[in-house]
Amino acid sequence: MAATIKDVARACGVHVSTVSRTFSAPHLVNPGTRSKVLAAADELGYRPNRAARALTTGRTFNMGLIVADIANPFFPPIIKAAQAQARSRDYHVFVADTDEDPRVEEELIRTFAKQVDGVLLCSPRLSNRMIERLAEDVPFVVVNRRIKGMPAVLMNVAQGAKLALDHLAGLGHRRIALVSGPIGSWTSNEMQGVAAEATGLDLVFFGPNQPTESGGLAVAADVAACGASAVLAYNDLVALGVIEGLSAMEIGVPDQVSVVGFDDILPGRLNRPKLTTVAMPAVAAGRMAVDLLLQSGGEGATVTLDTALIVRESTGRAQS
Amino acid sequence: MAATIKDVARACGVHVSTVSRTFSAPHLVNPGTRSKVLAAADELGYRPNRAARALTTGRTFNMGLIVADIANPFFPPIIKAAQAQARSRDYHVFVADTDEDPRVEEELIRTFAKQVDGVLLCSPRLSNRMIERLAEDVPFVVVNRRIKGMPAVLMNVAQGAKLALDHLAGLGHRRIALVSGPIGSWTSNEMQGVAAEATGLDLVFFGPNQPTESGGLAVAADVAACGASAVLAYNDLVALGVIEGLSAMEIGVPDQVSVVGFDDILPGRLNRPKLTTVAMPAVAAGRMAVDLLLQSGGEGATVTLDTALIVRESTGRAQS
DNA sequence: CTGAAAGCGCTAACAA
DNA sequence: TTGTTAGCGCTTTCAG
Repeated sequence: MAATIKDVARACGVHVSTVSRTFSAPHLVNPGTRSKVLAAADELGYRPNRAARALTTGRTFNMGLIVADIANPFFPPIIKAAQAQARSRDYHVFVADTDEDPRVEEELIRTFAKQVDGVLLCSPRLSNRMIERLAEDVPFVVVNRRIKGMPAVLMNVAQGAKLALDHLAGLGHRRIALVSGPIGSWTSNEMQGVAAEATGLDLVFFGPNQPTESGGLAVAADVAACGASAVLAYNDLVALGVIEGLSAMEIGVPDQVSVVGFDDILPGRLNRPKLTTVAMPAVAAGRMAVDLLLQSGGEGATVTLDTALIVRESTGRAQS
Repeated sequence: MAATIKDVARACGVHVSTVSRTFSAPHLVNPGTRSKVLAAADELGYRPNRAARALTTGRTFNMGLIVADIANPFFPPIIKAAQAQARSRDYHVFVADTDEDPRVEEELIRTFAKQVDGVLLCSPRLSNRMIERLAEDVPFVVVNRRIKGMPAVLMNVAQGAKLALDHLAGLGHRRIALVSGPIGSWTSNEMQGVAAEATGLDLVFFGPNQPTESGGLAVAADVAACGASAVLAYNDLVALGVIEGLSAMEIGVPDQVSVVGFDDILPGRLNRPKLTTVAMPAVAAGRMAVDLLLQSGGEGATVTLDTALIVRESTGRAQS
């Protein structure tokens, strides 16, 4: 059905190795033969079979990208950026979704192992130990997790949290609710670290929570009860949930309570009031992860990307 | 580095073909040897190299899934459903994003061609003719497009539009604005077909529009001016844009104007008022596409899936 | 510059 | 039930 290297060789009366060279080391073949081969290849619609090639070269020119949940709006921008960057390097990226299931994640990594040159692990759910073990089979770059000796791209959540807190403080807020995410989440930990160092502010913690709208909805009452005039949420979905809960109680945002999210996902931009949030450097992260994978001789280079505060409509001056 | 079939064979003193059989046709090998082989394989962390296997069998147990834009919330549910269904059939799905670029789409298909057993094409941007040509290299199932002789899963947009129109009519609306999408879009055409047949309603068309929030925002003024008491939008994003534009003009939804979207994406569910919308059978579509690909002897079975109206808060009785 | 031969990891007849 | 042999599509020495 599809033309192979043999067909091309036969079609223009040369040996297969000449055809092979025409594609993998063109400078080693006579310009005349080269164009003859190219013509025949074009005619037959021949394209080298990358998988077969990989069998001998060991390089597939593919990379895998594994995310916990494609439906989470946080990931697509990372994926797109990674794909674009990979494409510019003549690589392709295959994306797979683990459905938040560590076992699926492991299975997927093992499947990828032989068909890609490396995999980008975004916010993995597997244990560090497991990841280290699997790293023997295929090179990794981890996004949003720090694993000793493994290349990683991190987003500077701590700095973002600080930005948000400063913004709120500048608006006159003193008592601020910190609505965290799932237990053990790296992002949550980072946020709490910053909070611990915040001085002059009266921080009250709520968590762990589901990292979803319902998670936010569920704590809204407690948040309101604690008397905070502002809340910093684990992510935009949670922030949106909090806002929804608050307005169900007739508490206006930002008039009575200010809310800041994290991530800068689409629903936050469409919400009314438009969500003030800490934007994650998703595009840079995707791009960086690809670069790291491609350049890494396996060293554990760690890149930390800064975040940015986007002030929209969900924050305002504290009532005096 | 990674163990091969040879290593396993050597480790337990059998021939490679015995190891091979242990994995691809276990019933053909003596239970004793089998467990010996399995033990050795486990010990060495051996896993068959699917790519190499494919070279001889012609089956990769992988399938490709190509979408125009992963960041469009419409696609992720389809992707997830396809992945889940594929997994249950011992298949893996590799997703790729074309960035709405037909050339990238073609490139991706060609890359996939040799490494997968088939590809799921979701809302392709390539011409029918091109798709037919590429179909010689790899089996396709097309989602949301009808191409003669090619297996397809279609969503019954016409029926959904009818549901929406009936709902609106039942609420007493007579003059309804139809805000369509991009020119030449299959969905838009379907909607217009239904509209043409609607009797007793006064339909006024607006389009073409960008299938985004800003597209909706841009027509909101015209919609308001035409005096319609309800609008049926191309998709949820457009509907959200219309709502935003309307409220900027102090026109309340649903008090003064009712709005219905299409797709049932997350931002619509989070919006206030929560969007009434026609839900697309995304999960069923993803599942179906996989089934079609796996069972198709290449016949052009076409499956049409029904849509469902989800009434939420953006529609209400017409003012009398 | 080009051909011949070996081999990547695996499976598939065919014998034994 | 197991080993032998050949070969999938391609690259890579090594000669010529």
